[in-house]
Amino acid sequence: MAILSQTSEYALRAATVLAQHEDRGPVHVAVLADALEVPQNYLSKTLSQLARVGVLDSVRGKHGGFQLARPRNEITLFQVVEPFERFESVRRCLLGQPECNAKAACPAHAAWSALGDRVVRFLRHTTLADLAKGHTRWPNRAALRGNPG
Amino acid sequence: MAILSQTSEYALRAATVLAQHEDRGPVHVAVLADALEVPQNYLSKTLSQLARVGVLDSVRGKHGGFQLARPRNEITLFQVVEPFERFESVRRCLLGQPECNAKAACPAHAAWSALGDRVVRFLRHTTLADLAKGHTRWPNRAALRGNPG
DNA sequence: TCTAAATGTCATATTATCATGAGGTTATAG
DNA sequence: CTATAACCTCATGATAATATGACATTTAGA
Repeated sequence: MAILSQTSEYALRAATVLAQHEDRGPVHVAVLADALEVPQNYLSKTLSQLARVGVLDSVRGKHGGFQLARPRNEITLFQVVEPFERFESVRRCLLGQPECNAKAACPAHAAWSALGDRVVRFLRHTTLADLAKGHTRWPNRAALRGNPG
Repeated sequence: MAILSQTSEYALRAATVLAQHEDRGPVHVAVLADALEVPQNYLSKTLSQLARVGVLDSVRGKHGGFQLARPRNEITLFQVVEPFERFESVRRCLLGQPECNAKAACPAHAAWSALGDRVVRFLRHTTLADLAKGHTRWPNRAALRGNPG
């Protein structure tokens, strides 16, 4: 019961770091992967997908990397996570009833769909700015600064 | 983003039907699988697991099947779903922070852990009786009655 | 006791997710 | 122009969830 996939969490972590580096130029995938302790090639593929949908900019060549494509207060967690999740399935009836809505509700409908809605609403209403402003004890900041090792 | 696994949903659907048949003897897996439109062999394995942990009784031989091991108002959804979920991971930090709790919280901690708690609380506080009492349009009741075809 | 009907168990197939590795493509720096 | 450092793409492997099929085991009833 993880709610979000591993890949989505990687994307969120990376996006949070990029939000903290806003307007300071692109950050190398290698640095991000090291700081977040995430496999580099996998993160590369993940962030490329986010670039393709317009959440990130990718800069190729020397001094390249990834950066936010828009101001951090205009990027919601939902947008970061959307390419890696199938949000239709959150609306699936808990009891598998083919049609389950306010009119033809299974006994769990009201409670269960409220839970799904809460999750989606959180993701839609929270921006990277909200996450970046807080002070995390994570990621590994030494790695971000280019610590040897 | 499915919150619960497919297997858990099968278990919940089957348990709900058994709760509606409380004290009317065991129900064949074949009948359940037909009524719920779930693969029979897979459901068989799933229900056997629930029997092993004491949620269901399995009755072998002719006129066998599965039935609730306890009154339906004493079986929570959590108990039905627990064997198929890893509830530890619901407590995982959204941003992957190794330690994330009230003392050392990531910026998403309060909101995210509240969402996980709500899901768990719903599963712990809702019993099969709650689901059985409501009137679902599901499962296929013709199949439950032994309809030909 | 024999047979049929049911669960129990095991092996295997399928699919999606997660991850790794090699080599191609692009762009900067000198 | 060349070399280097970065992202990009593709191929492949590992793992877990989902699903199927064959056969063994158990039991009721004739």
